[in-house]
Amino acid sequence: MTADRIDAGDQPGGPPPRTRGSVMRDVARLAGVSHQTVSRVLNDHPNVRPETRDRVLAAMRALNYRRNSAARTLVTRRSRTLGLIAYETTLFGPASTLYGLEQAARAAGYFVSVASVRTLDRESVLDAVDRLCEQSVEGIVAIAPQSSVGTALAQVPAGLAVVGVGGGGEHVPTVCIDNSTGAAMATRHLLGLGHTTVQHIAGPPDWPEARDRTDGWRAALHAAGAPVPAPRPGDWSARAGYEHGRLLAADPTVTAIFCGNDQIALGALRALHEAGRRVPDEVSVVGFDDVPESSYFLPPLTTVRQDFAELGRRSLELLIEQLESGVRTNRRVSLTPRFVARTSSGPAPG
Amino acid sequence: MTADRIDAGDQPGGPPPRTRGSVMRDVARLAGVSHQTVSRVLNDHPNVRPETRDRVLAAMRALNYRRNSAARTLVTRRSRTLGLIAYETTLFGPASTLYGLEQAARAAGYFVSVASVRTLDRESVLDAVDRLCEQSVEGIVAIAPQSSVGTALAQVPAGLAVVGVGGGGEHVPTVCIDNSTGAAMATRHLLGLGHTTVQHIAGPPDWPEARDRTDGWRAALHAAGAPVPAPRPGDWSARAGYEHGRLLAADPTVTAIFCGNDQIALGALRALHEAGRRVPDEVSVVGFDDVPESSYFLPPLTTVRQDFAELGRRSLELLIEQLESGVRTNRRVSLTPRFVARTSSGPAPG
DNA sequence: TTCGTGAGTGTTAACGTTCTCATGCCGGCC
DNA sequence: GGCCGGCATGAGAACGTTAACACTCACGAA
Repeated sequence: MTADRIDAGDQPGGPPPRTRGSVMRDVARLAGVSHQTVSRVLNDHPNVRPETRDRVLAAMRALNYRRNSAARTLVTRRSRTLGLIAYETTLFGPASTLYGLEQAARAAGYFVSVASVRTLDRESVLDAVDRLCEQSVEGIVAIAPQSSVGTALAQVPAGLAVVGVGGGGEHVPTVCIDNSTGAAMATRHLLGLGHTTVQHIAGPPDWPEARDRTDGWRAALHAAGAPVPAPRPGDWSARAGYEHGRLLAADPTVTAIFCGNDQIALGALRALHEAGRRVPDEVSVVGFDDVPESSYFLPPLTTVRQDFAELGRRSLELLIEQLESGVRTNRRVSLTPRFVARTSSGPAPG
Repeated sequence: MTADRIDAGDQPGGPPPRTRGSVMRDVARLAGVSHQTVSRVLNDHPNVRPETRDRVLAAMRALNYRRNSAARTLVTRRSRTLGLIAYETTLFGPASTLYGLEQAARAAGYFVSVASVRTLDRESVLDAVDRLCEQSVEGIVAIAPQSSVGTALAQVPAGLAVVGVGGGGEHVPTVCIDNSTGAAMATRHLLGLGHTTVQHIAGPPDWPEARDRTDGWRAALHAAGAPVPAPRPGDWSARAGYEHGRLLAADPTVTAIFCGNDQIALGALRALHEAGRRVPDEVSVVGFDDVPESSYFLPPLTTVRQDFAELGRRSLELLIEQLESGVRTNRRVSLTPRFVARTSSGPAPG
């Protein structure tokens, strides 16, 4: 009598036909071994006779067996899942980081579960953390680079690894681009072309990335003894670049503009164009990010390239490091960006 | 004697301190009830005395209890997790869809696990499906709009809901933008402005979305009795738009170009600019997607807007519908896009 | 021979939930 | 007064896996 498991799904019209796949015991029975041996084969334990292993593998194929990760997680207390707190993932940078991270995680044998947040206030971040905890993730990566997030993350349950990408905070290990250096590169490039100073249309001041870029710009001006105009903060959008760009275009002394990102630069380019100020002959513009389109802007944009894929990879590295050592480090990995000269910047006029 | 559970993590230097959170039994003990009652409170069963419920809730708070979803999944056979097969998520469209989907999933009480694929060949799609199955997801959404994917998806294990977003295939329920209609709108707009015909720089022919747009463009030309030039396929990049744009710019009879997406349009704009052909005075250009930057192109781009967030929401809807009915439908939801007129298109010259 | 050893395998007990059933209690009805 | 039915709760068995341990051989050393 082998009718102990009637696979449902045959009685027509029954509400949920939900088929039950085969489990270890089925495989074991078919292969004529114990379920434990099946488990051993599955986990590459050494002490299994090759012949037995083959029989088991054949049975697994025959039954189209897949291991149940819930049971596995339950007993091993390892979910092999990473949580990702994502913010503004429609932007190129975060989207690329997410992609890089997922690729790296897959390579390391981890799954990735995403929790998007609409805003970065403490509450919604903690809520996202909560949702991820409920899934018993082993670690959390936060692509949510705002100062407030750092402190929120600092209090995730102990025993859970955390990494911030981008800005991060003092209390959490972080991987980021060296925004300050990147901004300094851009600024020095412009100063080197003979511009007496460089204007700056900045990103939102509550993003550490924006702040670091502003700092780098200021430091470079300072080091060169150039005057430091007030930075012009906005959001990361082309719209902000356009608005500020209009004001700057109206000022004939302005000859160089460093923008917080490429979208802002796009807006600035349009404003300059509308005002009849030629780029780069009259005004030079430099962006930040090197989005794929930036080499097709009018004119092609000089910018600072971030390697987002690498960012994803490194943050995973940091996470796994914590996972394996069991210690929450406070390490801060910084990636140096690369300056990319195109045609939107040129010698100072006159 | 209550030393039956020594929480590890105190002996200094021990390799993995991995703290064990509290479980139902702990809560039960503290509240002076059975674990079953705790479960009832957790799942909002009606038959619990309010007083008892409060005691349990207090205990949960005191112990900072969170339910273990692995155990829950194991016994209920419901993971409350959706798998997402993502392709090219650094592009604006897919990234936005992903975001919309995650938001919708969260609202419906589902988690989202992502599997990116680098290429869309059958093997890597099936591999992604496999990884998701291993996590026992309840359904799979594929933002992977290429013909080949449809057939690959058709053979995911029965009892698993599947939805394709974008192109999809015959064998899988699909949510997509009505690309054909959108393209026709754009084409009719240009014809209405007096252009005798409309050139088309298309997306990759193996993307159904690209094909549908090309079809819509062709149909509109046909309906108007306009000549139908050969479409010019490329990838989705600004580079492709630029290359084709250069060729088109050299042809003085060309006065209107419909581009497969906004990036292509950006490249085309640059090519026209370099060739000294003014937009829209001499040549009109229309894109597709309405990426946030497109209103800051030079000139601001006339385009067709897709509501990606809605796309995400609807695909979730379709998935849940299958999940609850237990039947794999073959429904095809089509969202009508919106035409957005800006300044890159104008009356035909002469 | 006798025992230890180690490779190959099986048995049993977790893991933390939810589900099914059993129990005690209270009020109302015949 | 005994019986029934609903409420509030508890006891125990799943779920499918891995970990810990026990067992059986075959083989070689004492």
